[in-house]
This record gives sequence, C-alpha cells and structure tokens, in this order.
Amino acid sequence: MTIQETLSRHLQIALKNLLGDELPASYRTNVEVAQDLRYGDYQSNAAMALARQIKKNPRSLAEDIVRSLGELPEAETEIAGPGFINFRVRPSFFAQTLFSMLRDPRLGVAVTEHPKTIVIDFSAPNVAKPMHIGHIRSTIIGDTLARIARFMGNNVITDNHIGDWGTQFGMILWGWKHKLQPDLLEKDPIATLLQVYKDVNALCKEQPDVLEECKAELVKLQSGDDENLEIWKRCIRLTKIGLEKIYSRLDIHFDYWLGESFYNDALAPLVQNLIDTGIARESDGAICVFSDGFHRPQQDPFLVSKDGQWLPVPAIIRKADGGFLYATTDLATLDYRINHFHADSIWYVVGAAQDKHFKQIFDVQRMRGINGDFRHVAFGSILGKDRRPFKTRDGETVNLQDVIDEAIERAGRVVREKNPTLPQEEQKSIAQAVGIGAIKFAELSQNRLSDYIFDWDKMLALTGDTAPYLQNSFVRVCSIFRKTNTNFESISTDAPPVLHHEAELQLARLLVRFGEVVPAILDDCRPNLLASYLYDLARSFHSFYEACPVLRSEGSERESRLVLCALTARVLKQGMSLLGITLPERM
RNA sequence: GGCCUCGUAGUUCAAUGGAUAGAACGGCCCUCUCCUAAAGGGCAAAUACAGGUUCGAUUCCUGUCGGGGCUACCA
Repeated sequence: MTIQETLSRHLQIALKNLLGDELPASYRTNVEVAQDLRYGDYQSNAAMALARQIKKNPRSLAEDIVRSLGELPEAETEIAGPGFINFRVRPSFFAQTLFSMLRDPRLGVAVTEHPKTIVIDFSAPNVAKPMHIGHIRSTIIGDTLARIARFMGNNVITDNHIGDWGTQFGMILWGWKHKLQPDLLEKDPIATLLQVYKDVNALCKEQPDVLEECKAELVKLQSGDDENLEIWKRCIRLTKIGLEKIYSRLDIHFDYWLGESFYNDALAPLVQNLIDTGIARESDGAICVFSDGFHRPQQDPFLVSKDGQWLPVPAIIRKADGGFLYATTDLATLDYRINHFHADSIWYVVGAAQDKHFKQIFDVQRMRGINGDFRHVAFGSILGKDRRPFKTRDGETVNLQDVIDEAIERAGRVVREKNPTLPQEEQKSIAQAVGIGAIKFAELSQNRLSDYIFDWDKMLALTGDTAPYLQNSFVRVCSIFRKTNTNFESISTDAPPVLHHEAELQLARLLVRFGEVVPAILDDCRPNLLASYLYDLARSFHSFYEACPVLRSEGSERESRLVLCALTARVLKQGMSLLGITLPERM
C-alpha cells in the first residue's frame, strides 16, 4: 500500500466515525500530494468540501476531523488556512516504507486489480514511404503506454496498422514497371520507392494520360491481378525491412502488423450488415452512418454547410463509386480486435486532428450495441518556428532516420569530449543511448495534447530537463556501487535506513512516490507524469549526491545512504525502462 | 459560418478546483586537493482580455481577441 493510500484510509475511517450517517453516501476522498513542502507531504480538503453540505464551519470541521484521526503512527497532522488538513509524514515512516520497497521487486507499484486485454494501435506508417517527424509522437507515446500497461499487469497487444492499401499504389505500380532502377532498390528500398512515387506524381501532373494509366494499375491491383499483387507484396516486404531497422534502433516492437489490406475481405459484408440493420443508409449515392450524437449529449451533431443549408456530417463507409474508406477499414479493425483478440480496451494513438473520425466510428459501434473502453489517445501537432505545421525550407517533411542519426552524432561528439578514455565500442553505445534517449524524453515530457515547436536544438538537447540528465544520475549511482564492490540490485539491510539530512529525506519522499505515480499515468494516458517524476527524482538525487557523501560516511549513516542509492538506481532503471530509454552505467 | 483545441517568464514547456504558479534554455553571480562538473547552490523574470460560478479559478462556464485543426465520398 502506498503512503497516499494509507493516509487516505485513515481519513476515510475518521470521517465515517465522525459523521456517521451525515456523511453523504457517495462521498469519497483521498489525500493529495501537497503542492508545497511547507504544508507537509500530503493534504486533504475534505473539511472545506464537506462543510457546506453539512452546514458547518470548515475550520471547526477540520478540527473535528483531526481529533477523530487521533495520533497517527505515520504522520503528524495540522490544520492550516481555511481548513486544509496537512499530513507531515514522519521520517521513521518514510524509512520503514523504503525498507519494504527494498524487498519488493515492483518497488511499491501494485498490479492492477482488474487486468484487461488492451490493444494499442500506434505508429502506423505508410508502405513505400519513409517515416518522418510526424510519426514520432504516435510511435513513442504508444510504445510507452504499452510498456506501462503491461507493467501494470494487463494483457497488452501492440498492432502496427500500416497503410498498405492506399491509392498511392497506382503510381507506385506504374513507376515500378516504367521507372525502377533495381540496383537502387537493393541499397535503400524505402527511399527508392519514395523517389519513384514522387517522380510519377510529378509526371502525372504534366501528362494526364500517365495519370489514367496509374488509375488503371490501381484497378488491376484491386481486382486481383497477379503481377500487380506480386509487386505490391514486394513493396510491403521491402518497406517492413526498412521500418524494422528504425524500430529496432528505437527499441520498439510490435506484436502484430495488421495493415489496412488485412481487412479487405471484411469490408463489403460489414457495410451490408450496417445497411441491413438500418444503421447505415444511402445518401447522395454513398452509404453513410449518421451519428446518433451519443458522444455529445447536447445533440450537437457535426455540421457541414451544403447548398446553403446545415446538414449533419455522416461517417461515409462506401463511396458512390463503390469504394471503401478509412472509416470502413477502421470499423472492420475494431470488430476484429474485439472478436479475435477479445479486447476490452482499444487505444488509438493518433493525432488530435482525427478527433472527429474516432468519435464517429466509436459512435457507430455504440449504435450497433458494441461497447468498450475505446480511446482516442490524441496528441497535438508538431509546428515550425512560424507556428505553421512543420516543414523544412523546401517544403519537405523531416525524415525520422535523419533525426535519429543527428541525435546520435551530437551525443557522440559530447561523449568523445567528456570521456575520451572509454573504449570506442562503449562510446558508441553511450552515444546511441543518449541520442535516442534525448529524442524520446523530449517527446514524453510534454503534455501529449499540446502542439509543440520543432527545434533541433531542443529535441536533441543534452543538458537541462533531458534524458542525459537522468542517465547521468544513474551513472553516478553506478559509480558508487562499483567502488564498494556491491550491487544495487542485491543490497540488503537488517533495519530501516535513518534519515537525518534534509537531502536524504527529500530523496526518500520522492522514492516512495513511485508506486503512486505509475498507476496514475494510465487514467488519462499521460506519460509526461512519469517523465516529470523521474526528472524530479534525478534532481533530488543530484542534490543528495552533493550534500551527502556516501563512501566517506560510516556505520549506519553509510548503510542508509547506500540504501537510498540502491533504491534510486532501481526506480530510475524501472522508470526509464517504462519510457523505453536505455541507462548506461558509464558515460 | 459551425465544431474541436490551444493562449503561462525573453524562449521552449509543466501544474488531479487549493495556500507564495513549477522547470529548462538564455542572462547575472558563486562551487571541482572531495563517490563522474553531462553536476550543485543563488538572483531577475509569466497565467491574452472581460465577466461569472466557488470559501478558493491557470484549471469550470460565458463572451472578446489571437494561433492551430476538422468541416461527406484521401488516410
């Protein structure tokens, strides 16, 4: 049980004893982490919240609650301001909590009470196109959520829903047949396919007959032409090889790669079923589902202005020409995940711009009577310095591969400068960990919903609130354990540590909070809470490191400090692994 | 036009309705005979505007101004 839970339980019992039937049945309260240490470690505003309901003065209600709480073994209580109840945790209780954390492989993080099967859909690049900067948010946030959900004891299935069936294949097929240079394809398949696509795209603008030929190739593919299917399959294979290279550098792995094409055969029956059940109907030649407005009880459907009047915007599931769309595939995908994977939860890590799309398809599922924890885990856009969607000067997007290369290159320069005596191989792996860590941490420390301004120097920064800062704190701990010839994984003591120094206490305060922070992340899918916690922990460790010598201290003080170091190392290691960031032992 | 979303130090970002709004970068001062200075300790600096709800609002509601997005046959 976390300290927060322990104190919350005391509070709830005290309220029940004090108020009995007067306590509103639905009323539940927890103590919260205090914003400022001056007010203690945890606080409750129950007195202020309840005072009005039961017609009492908040201040005197607080006094009654504190009296009902009595003398707690874990914390001192006091009343402040208009009726806050502040809890100052006793150092002895911090020490005791650390002592039990030391023997807990999960470091105080409880497994979830109700494990679920969660499908997480993220990254989803297109075939024959390289990943660009726009894929970074989905890829990194999705991977982290998967790691955390798994650590919490859920059955997590990651699925890369690649775009392997788009209209771009008309041009690629035409280009493959007329423009392809096989030797280049061997060297860098994705770049070559992209070049083919770009060339043909440009050509189509000049020569309408080429465009017609491209469309014909697409129709041939869709109707099952053997030659085109064969080329299409090779494109997918080649793209996957290229993508896997990036994913493995990022240490990101998928359980499945079920792209759009996987659902082709399910689309026609799905649409027919929706027509038969009266959920979908024809409109202007297209088959549409008009939302029942479930997601917005204020009965405000999405509106579009058409011929001077306002009409609700439907989810179109079959075009007038008989073709299927994004929404159709996504509905089929939802069905598959529910029926085949038995998913309780399906999370889509996709940009905020697609908010309406997900509201619509989740709505269609509800109209069919299919309910579940469907979440659109949205994130903001990446903007340029002009606050417009980010492009390079020549209008190109930034290639993800280039970002990774640049990050590792920059980190490598710093490693060589700071630690020239390390063996080449180790320098290389440190540069890798630091560079990629910097990219991931920069992404994960932001609130996912805010837009952010892309800036090489910021994304690849190596000082301040960054991955290397956290990595460095781990390196410092490792260095201490190297000198004692012990291991932070196996250290044990007979008694709880003693915490005298303010820096020791502050470090303890943060360490015990790990078990409170991790489960809270999934409430709202906000990995930045973990990133910010780990940064605070590292900062607190650095202060402790300066203020409290470990190896030069003696007796129980030394032993206690080693316990603090060991737990810091273990929390950092576990926490950073949830963020997917590697910790080097030296740097 | 309608809907969604954002507006916080010079800059880039934080902040479950709580007390004196946190960081980082940049700026200005300090600290390596001492476990890794990729570090530590200081100083200056911000809630777009106007109302409302509340004991209490950066947070919730309304309006104004400003940025971004979506607005039926792309994904």
